[in-house]
Amino acid sequence: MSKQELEVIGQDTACCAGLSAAPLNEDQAAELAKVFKALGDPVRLRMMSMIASRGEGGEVCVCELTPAFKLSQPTISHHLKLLRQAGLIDCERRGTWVYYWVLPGVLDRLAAFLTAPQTAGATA
Amino acid sequence: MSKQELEVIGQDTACCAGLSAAPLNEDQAAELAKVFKALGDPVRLRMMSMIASRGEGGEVCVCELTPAFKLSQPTISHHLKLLRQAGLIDCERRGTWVYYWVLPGVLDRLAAFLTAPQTAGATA
DNA sequence: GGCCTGTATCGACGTTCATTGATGCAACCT
DNA sequence: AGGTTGCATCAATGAACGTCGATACAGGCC
Repeated sequence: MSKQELEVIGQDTACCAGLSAAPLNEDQAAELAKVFKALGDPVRLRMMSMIASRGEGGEVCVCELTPAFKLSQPTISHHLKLLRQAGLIDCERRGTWVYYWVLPGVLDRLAAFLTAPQTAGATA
Repeated sequence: MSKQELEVIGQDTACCAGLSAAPLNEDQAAELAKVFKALGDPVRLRMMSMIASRGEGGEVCVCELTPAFKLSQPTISHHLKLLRQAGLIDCERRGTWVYYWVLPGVLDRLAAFLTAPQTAGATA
């Protein structure tokens, strides 16, 4: 229940220097675009927000997410799957319920990617 | 040639506290999602990268952008329009050529939105 | 076992999006 | 003025996406 995620906003090997550091090549752009595309939907953005506002280590049960939207349960499940495939969240089933959380550091790395003109520095 | 942009990642009134601060409401999510959706395409992401890597105040001529992609000229123009409508870039015609640049601060505000659990602070 | 609840997957449908060729408009050149 | 180049807009087409009902799967409970 938690494979097939991207490793774009990669832990250490942070994919690339940053949006403003140097022009992205096609592969980098394609991988990164998947992440932004996942965030490019109002429903998914609210989901992320609901999950992320639980803080580090925080979780949200699907049963809390579902009633927050005027959408069918399969649609909710679909959006959660996309966020997971984008490498933004992960989940675990515990008994009857499934809990989702934000993968640690992802948002910070994404933010760093957007900011980062810190090209000059300890690269050596 | 430079109206109809969003004001989502708004200058001062920064739209909202941040993704992780509190769950977004529908309107906030809808506005923000447009920005992420604009970045959610490999072509547009590379465009942004090419423009942003020119640095603050830097510009890129469309005539430089176009040959960098294996796409028709109308398609390039279309993507640039979307980025502009998302409030990420702006442009100006100077003589024969049109130059695009990243709107100052947008990327930083977007990054801050993604990071920001710094809810407490000088809001007054 | 059988039933009920919570969640994921499947298939279908309508809408949105990326892409293109054709065309229009603006600025330069002679 | 007429021709040429750079870029935007338009209209059409095929692919991708969001949504749903139906269904399948997993776990708890009786």
